[in-house]
Amino acid sequence: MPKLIKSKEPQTAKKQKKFQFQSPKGMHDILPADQPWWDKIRKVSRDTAEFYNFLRIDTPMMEDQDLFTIAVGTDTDIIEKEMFYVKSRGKDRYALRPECTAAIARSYIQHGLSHLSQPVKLYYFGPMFRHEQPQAGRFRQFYQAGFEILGGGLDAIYDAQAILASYRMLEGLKIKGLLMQVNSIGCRICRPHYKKKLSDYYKKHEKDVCADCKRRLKTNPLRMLDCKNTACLPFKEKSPSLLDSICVGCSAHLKLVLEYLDELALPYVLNPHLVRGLDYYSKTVFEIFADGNNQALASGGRYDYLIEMLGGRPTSGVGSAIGIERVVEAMKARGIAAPKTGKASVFLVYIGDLAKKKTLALIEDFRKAGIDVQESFGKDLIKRQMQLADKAEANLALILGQKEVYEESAIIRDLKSGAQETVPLKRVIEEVKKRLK
RNA sequence: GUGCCCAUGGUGUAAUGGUUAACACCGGAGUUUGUGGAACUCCUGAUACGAGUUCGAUCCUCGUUGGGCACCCCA
Repeated sequence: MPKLIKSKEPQTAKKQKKFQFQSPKGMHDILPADQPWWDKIRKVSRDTAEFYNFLRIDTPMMEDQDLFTIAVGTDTDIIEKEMFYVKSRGKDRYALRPECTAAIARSYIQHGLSHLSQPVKLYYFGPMFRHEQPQAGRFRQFYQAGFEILGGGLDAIYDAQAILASYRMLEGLKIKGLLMQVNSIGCRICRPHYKKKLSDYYKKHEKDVCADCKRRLKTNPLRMLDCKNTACLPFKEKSPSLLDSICVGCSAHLKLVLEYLDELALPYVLNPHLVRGLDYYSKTVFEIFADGNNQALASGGRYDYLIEMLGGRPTSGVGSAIGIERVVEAMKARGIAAPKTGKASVFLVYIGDLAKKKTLALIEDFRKAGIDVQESFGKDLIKRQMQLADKAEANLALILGQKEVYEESAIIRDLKSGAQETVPLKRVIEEVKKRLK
């Protein structure tokens, strides 16, 4: 009767198939094994921010969806196909943040940060969400660190500082071979002129360019500059140059940014084909790559119209964002080991219930003394405890047995040398401290 | 959104249209209950989910979910 065996009723608890939850597509757990890298990155980003006087800001994971639509632009991929809209009770129209600059601009307006001394320099570190097809270096939930400089007028030195902060952060993570590309995409006066010039030029060659570029010609002509299709290359090369087409103001600004970068000795290449996908950018845009990676580890640019677009007074701003997962990948690919905690510690070993009880309390004494301790309650065998002490790479084992409890003493064993000594319990803290030195 | 590849214990790999799905690492227990690193013994634990074809599916087909890569685009 094989058919009966296949019935839905569970034969035994063991045979019953169970539904398994999986993390959402493109969203990953950061497991303990990976945390050292993340800790390192968080630390370096915080140190960099503090040194350059960026103040920490955290904004909500979600915002009014219109905030992003207005800031990022309705015709961008991010808005057209990558936003996570949040379904909730009531009439809220929230979206998970696909990037953080818009939220920071919102916060700047909402909290009147323009009343602080300008410019306001802010940094953030947190998850962003985009509904994309996951692939190398791209996820649906991904972390960004960012440095933003708002207010203080249109000064090219802020462009340089925003770039500097990301660059130094990546350097601080020991990622060698950083390559920076810089460009200017003009302002709202000169960019439309250039766009028109570019479209007019490409319209003449519309039949010869690739299918993507045919589409781009209508939706986003600037992107054609970034096309990698070989069929388009000849046209790309002869296309009107963006740098020749921007106005004197933008051109002077770019020149100044480059001068500051030279002064800082930051290596860069001018890439007249570099364009960005978000509507709010103007003038300076940049991307930082690591040797061998074809995806930007960091990128950003100036956004002089963003705050105005969101209903604030016209205020200039410039910022950069670093893709943390990509940085982790780059570090691993380069064999940059996450630092071991390497803290000297003592492993408490007990024998018998009385000693177990005593050990529990002893941990608190070590805590007060600021000494790291480890234990393995639940493994009563001394041998197992010693094995774990060894595996945990503890420096010392503190062994407490029935005999020691009665004598009010403890054995301190040096796990490297194997030497051990019995000391009075009331002096155990200082003895351990001495040996951990 | 499109295309290609993939899914076997926690991890990395085997195997098969037909009884108990194998190995290594990891994990757990232990080798005469007071001492770690080695060795040995034993143990837990898997065919992602759902449907179809079939006498019979982990294997073949389809769908779902997830993973990988590329395009689009982007950090």
